[in-house]
This record gives sequence, structure tokens and C-alpha cells, in this order.
Amino acid sequence: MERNPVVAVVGPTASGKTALSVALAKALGGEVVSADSMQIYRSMDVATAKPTAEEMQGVTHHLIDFLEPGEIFSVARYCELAGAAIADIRGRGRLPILCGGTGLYVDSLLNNMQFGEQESDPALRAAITEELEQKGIDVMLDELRSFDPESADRLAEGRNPKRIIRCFEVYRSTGMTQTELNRRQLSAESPYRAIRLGLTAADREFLYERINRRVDLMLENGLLDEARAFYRGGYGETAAAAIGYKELLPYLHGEADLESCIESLKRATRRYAKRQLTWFRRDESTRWFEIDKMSFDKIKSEAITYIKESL
RNA sequence: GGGAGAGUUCCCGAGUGGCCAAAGGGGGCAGACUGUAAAUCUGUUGUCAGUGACUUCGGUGGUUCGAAUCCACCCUCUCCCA
Repeated sequence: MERNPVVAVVGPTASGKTALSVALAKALGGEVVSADSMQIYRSMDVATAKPTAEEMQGVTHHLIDFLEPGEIFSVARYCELAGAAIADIRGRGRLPILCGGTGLYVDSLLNNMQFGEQESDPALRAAITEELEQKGIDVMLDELRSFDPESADRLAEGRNPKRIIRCFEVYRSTGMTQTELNRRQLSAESPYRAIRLGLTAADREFLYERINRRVDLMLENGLLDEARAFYRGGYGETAAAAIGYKELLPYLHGEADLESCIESLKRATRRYAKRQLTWFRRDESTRWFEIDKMSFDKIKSEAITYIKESL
């Protein structure tokens, strides 16, 4: 099978993915497919650093700004929608440029994870969550071991409650173990040939300062008002996880001063950037560019050369 | 000027003679991750070296086999009285 090339621009928040992907799209006749779990939501503009019309420079963007914050979302739906967007772009003879910081979305899409029709069941998940709270992690791990020893071994070290809960959820709703499910989901060959470009900083401080500055800018651009509006309107659990509003909540409730909330927002963003780096560094095929060592123009031209060679 | 109290490792903060390189938390660093992922979770955190050595608890000097812990003086800070 001829595998279709998909350019993917990845990296931590505030590293300049938006600008690079727009520049690449313009130079190569491409369209951007966002891989961002929060920019999907309407009205969450400032907090998610959603690209503005000006920043998009006329380049078509997919999977941005199409869901209400009240709606929950998932990787599975993302892959479905992004897969369709890519097919559409290819169909028009243009180059799909995946751009985003949500590592799970990027990898699930590019690896062609087979999620199937099964929707997740919030009620079941809630019940298992409560069960775990009562029994404790050790008991749940023992139970898990009885039907899915592989997952139990894998999770024994990290003891991550959400991951344990998911194993039970999968087993009880489908009769299949997480181990089996994962195997099936990874069974399909990917139709894509990923050309991965990563943005990072040689000096972590450089990135962190950009993040701090960007948060200050967000506040100037009305982040507080956006946060108030967010909490007035309805929002679902997916959107509620966004960094940007929850950190300001103590201030909005009059329980903390603005200064300390801003600091915690900056810190949360920095830590998020670190987690993104950890995720993306895992992929060895990624061609990395250091934003503090190269000018934007240089990164852009080298990236274009690299993509052309890979096509 | 008089009185009370405090100075601990990156930060906050426990520790009041050996079990202390020093609890705990934060932050940092590293990692994990497959239908909530901007989420959730793990490890590590004085230095050098493989069971050890070396330098730390405001400063200096003492007491002691042994001090972050006791004593003296000094420095800095906070509070109360003037």
C-alpha cells in the first residue's frame, strides 16, 4: 500500500508550532489539521492560544473551534474526525500538516489506532471509580490480576488509578481485557507516512520564559473575562481540564490574590510543557529544531528542505 | 533605648545532643502513558565516589567522645514597649 505522507509539527506549548505549521502550509500547499484537545472548543480562545485569523494567514485549519465546551470529547472521536480531514485534504491534492501538542492524539492518529464503535460509559466509569475509592488500589490490582495479569503487572509500579479504572471499564463493558484491546487497536497498518518535526529549546529556561510571557499576554487579552464566562456557561469534564481557567478560580472566588493564581497558572503550563516534551521525545524519528538556537526563518527553510526530501 | 522571638538544604517548613544529608510539602529534573491526555501517575532531588568519603542547618569561638540541636559573643529579621 502506498502510504500517504503527513507532516506533523509537534512540541511543547509556546514553542511556535502554530507559526511554523502555517509557514509550511503556505510554502508547500498544505492545510493544517490541529491535534489539540482544547482548541477544539469554541469560545475558549485566549486560554488555549487558539490561532487567530491573522495568525492563520488564510491557511485552512481543521478541527479547531467546532465543539461547545459542554460537550465531552475523546481520542477516538479525534482520530475519526482527523482521519476524515486528512482524506479530504489529500483528495484535493494538498498536503496535510498535523499541528498540535496533544501527544496522545498525534500518536493515536498516526499509528492508526482502531478504536471501534464502543463509546465509553460515564456511569460505569463512575461506579468503578467509587469502587476503587472504597477498596483501595491494592485490592483492585489484585482483582485486575485475576482477569488481566499483564495489565496488573504493568500498572503495579505506577499505581495510576485512572489507568486501573480503565482496565475494569474495558473488561466489564466488552468482556475483553485491556491487553487484548490494545493488541487489536494496534493491529492495523497505518495509512500514513509521518514526517515528524519537533520544536524544542536547548535551554529549558528559554521555553519557560516564553510560557511566562505568554500567560501575561493572555491576561492582557482578557483571560479573566473568558474564565468568568467559561464558568457561567456550561462546560464538560474534558473542557474543565484545560489549563487557564481552573488556576484562576481561587481568585474569582475571592479566596486568593491574583498574583498567586497567575503564578500557579504559569507553573501548571510549564509542567505541562515538560510532560509534552517527555511524550514527544520518545519518538526517535522526529527531526528536532531548537528554537533558541535557530531563527524562525532558518527553521522554516530547513524544515521545508527536510519535508521535500522525505516526500 | 528596653523587652519577646526567629534565622535549617532551591523555597516553605519539621527537627532541641548521637538512629540527621536532616520528616513533610512545594518547586526542579527524569520517566510512564492508547476511548477524560492542558488529564492521571511514578521515580529522583548536597557533592564526589558502587555498602563509603566529603561539605551543609546566619557568623565566630567554646562545651562534649559526639552539636542543626548546649554556652558566649556577633550579624540579620520580626514583633511588643519607648
